[in-house]
Amino acid sequence: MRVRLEDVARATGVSPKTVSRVLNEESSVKESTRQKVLAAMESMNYRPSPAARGLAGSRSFLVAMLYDNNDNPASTYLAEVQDGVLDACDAHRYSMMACPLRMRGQDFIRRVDALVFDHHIEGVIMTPPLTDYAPLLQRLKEHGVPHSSISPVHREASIGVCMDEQQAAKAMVMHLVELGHRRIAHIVGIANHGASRWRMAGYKDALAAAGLPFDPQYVVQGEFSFGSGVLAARELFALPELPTAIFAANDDMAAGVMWAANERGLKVPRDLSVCGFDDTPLATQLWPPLTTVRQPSRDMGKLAALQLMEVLRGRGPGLLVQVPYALQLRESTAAAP
Amino acid sequence: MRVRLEDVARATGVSPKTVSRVLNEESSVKESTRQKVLAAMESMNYRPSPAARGLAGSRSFLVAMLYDNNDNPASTYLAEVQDGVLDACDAHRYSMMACPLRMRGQDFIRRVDALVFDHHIEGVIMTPPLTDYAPLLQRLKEHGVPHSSISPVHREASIGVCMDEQQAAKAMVMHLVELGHRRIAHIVGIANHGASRWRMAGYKDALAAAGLPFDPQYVVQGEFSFGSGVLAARELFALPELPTAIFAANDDMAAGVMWAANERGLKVPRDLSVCGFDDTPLATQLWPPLTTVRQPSRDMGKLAALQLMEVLRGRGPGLLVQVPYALQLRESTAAAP
DNA sequence: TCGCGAATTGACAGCGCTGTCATTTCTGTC
DNA sequence: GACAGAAATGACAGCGCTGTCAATTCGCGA
Repeated sequence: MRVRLEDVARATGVSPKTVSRVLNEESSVKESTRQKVLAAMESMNYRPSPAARGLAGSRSFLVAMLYDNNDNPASTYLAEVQDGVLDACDAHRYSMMACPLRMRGQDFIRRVDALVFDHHIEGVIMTPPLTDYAPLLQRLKEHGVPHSSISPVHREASIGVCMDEQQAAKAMVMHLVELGHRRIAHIVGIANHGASRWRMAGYKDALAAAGLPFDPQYVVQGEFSFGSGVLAARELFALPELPTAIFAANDDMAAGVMWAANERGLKVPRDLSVCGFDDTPLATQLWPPLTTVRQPSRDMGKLAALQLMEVLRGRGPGLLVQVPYALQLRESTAAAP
Repeated sequence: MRVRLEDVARATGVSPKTVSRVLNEESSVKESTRQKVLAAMESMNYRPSPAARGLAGSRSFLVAMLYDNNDNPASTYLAEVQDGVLDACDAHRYSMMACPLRMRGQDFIRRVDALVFDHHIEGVIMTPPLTDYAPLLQRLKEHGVPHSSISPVHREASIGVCMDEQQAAKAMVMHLVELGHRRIAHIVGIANHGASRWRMAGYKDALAAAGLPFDPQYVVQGEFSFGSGVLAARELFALPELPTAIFAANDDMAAGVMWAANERGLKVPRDLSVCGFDDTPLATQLWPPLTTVRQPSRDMGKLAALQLMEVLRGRGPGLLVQVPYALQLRESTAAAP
């Protein structure tokens, strides 16, 4: 009923072990044999059983995507990353298990152990803030599970993918400077997220490059949510000298700023320029559409997964690859009033 | 190194087969034996190997979540559903594989076959519009794979979960009627989606219940996207008598309506009331926040998965359960001008 | 042509569990 | 107290593949 490795072996006239070798891309198979076996596999429509492979060998052809379920970045971000990861898996005949983790408590230990012991996960792909959650990294290390990170804070010795967020943030703010803005405010994201730090650093870089002073009262703490953007903006609007532009550390907060501006009777972009970061779908659903930085989440997911598989296939140590950013200039920014 | 079923058997003084029986909740085990075995499993921290179970028996403890990758409903919807599904899986020690499918072409056949043959998937959970994609259903049937649907169009003989969208839409429009609106327009979703039909039917029901005439010029075709909402609204605004309220079939289109209103100089809700459907995060990120119908996507995912597992565990035929809707009355609707 | 290390290939056991069917241990009955 | 039939349990093979290690074949210089 099912075509087994043994059937392919018989059809080709070689031993099962040799077919297994071809299947696993081992190098010690004569090219002519390899071709014969490959042809037979193809014509017989052979599909190896992951269960048997997992049981007999050590490989499971399973990777897990770990993400934080609790204090979630925008779910559309995760969805895009996941899509990219699945893409890469598909290309290398891996399967992916999605695994939301709650960072508080010991839950994540149980979950990770389950993945490792029960499913013999070969590697994991992580999104922030898990990428820098020490207890998790520790556990993965103990289990010897390779992992690939998306936008990790600690870049040395990580494999995965990142974007030069600092440079991107700088470019975004430089854009405001070029539009003639002098009083540029920044709304910071959740404190211990790498993204918050980089974007803030880029903001400072731009000010410095433009010869503008860094004024702490123009920097307000937010927490990546729409609501925190509203609050932060209100705070800025209470200053004696209002900023003419606000760079929010992500799109959700920028949307909050636009809300608050509306509430306050400020017209965007006439009275106030607003820009964000991430280019989520929200950015083009706002009125006016939001100037922001495009982050290619899907590609990042795919690349992170590909790097992981390079490691799993023993093709190298794995790299931390960098993807380019792109400014999306839309109608929420304009010349300073 | 690893605790095996055999180890538990030895520790308990029974045969491996008996431990296996306990593991699989078979009924023919004496209660006292069962307790002993269970205790040993617990204390030895035994974890069955899915690979071995899959290879030896027919079960894989794997379900797949199928969703349409091409003509995607809002990704946040999918993310919420997926979270709910994972919740349910966790509770029953199942694992879930996420599987985006492209409906056009034969790609989906290949993917489904891969799931069935390679991974011995036990069942699938589907989201619209896959729930009613005949070739897919056909294929699943051929393979004898049980499936659970979320908001399927054809409700007879389906198992899964649904919401009374027609009733919800009617309630939403009745709300507009109660606010004094007489010229109420509707923007329809993608033609062959069940959601579009139900919401349209509810709109008609409400008009009828309120004794208002059904005027085809107030019904415009959209396609669930922000952009189509903008276009549809512009069309409505070109009518000699403008509607005083617009009920869009989803939040994205409602956001588009609000954009178009802004563009046209109409103030929401003073000049125009707008409401949507779904209660996506976008709804509270708009200005003013959007009146809409809350659809408990996460719960729906969870319930659909639970129903599937009832079937897989042989505990019944599975039901199509109905979840309640809830109107979210926010500031985008107000008394008619 | 012979010999030898390298390149290929194969035999065989067993991964950890469950299906099948046989065996043992209980029930209750007369 | 013996016996039929039901309830529990066990023996054993094998799911489809890979690891280990042994056997074979090949290429090439002497």
